[in-house]
Amino acid sequence: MSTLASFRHIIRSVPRGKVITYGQVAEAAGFPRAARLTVWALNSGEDLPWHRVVAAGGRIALRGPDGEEQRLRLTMEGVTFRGSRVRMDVHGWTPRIRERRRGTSVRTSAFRTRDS
DNA sequence: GCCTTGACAATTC
DNA sequence: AGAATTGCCAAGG
Repeated sequence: MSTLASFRHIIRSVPRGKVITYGQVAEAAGFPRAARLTVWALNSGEDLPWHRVVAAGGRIALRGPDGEEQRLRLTMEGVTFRGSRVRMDVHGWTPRIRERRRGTSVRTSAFRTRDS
């Protein structure tokens, strides 16, 4: 499955009335800390519930008319806000994290990229 | 290959 | 509360 398809799959998994953050989408797609890839995915195709993707803390990242439309769409789905932010404790959606294959001969530790 | 571009995120001041 | 900084990673020029 392509990277793009993975992202799209995660985004499509968010049900009406729920929202997910850019960072969570990336993590679920197998790219923790690469929230910007979610933006890339959102702009790389149609047929996505784009309005259900919000920034950390339930903030709406889109500015201007687009942001207003997003809020309107969410409101129509029953999403509630606390000030300008979505109430994540109520509407936050947690997708099933994409699992990494554990090959018989390879250990994840062999692929460590950073941290420590 | 190197540089720039994003609807970002976490940290720090 | 807001700005600056750094990390992030696929794509396109």
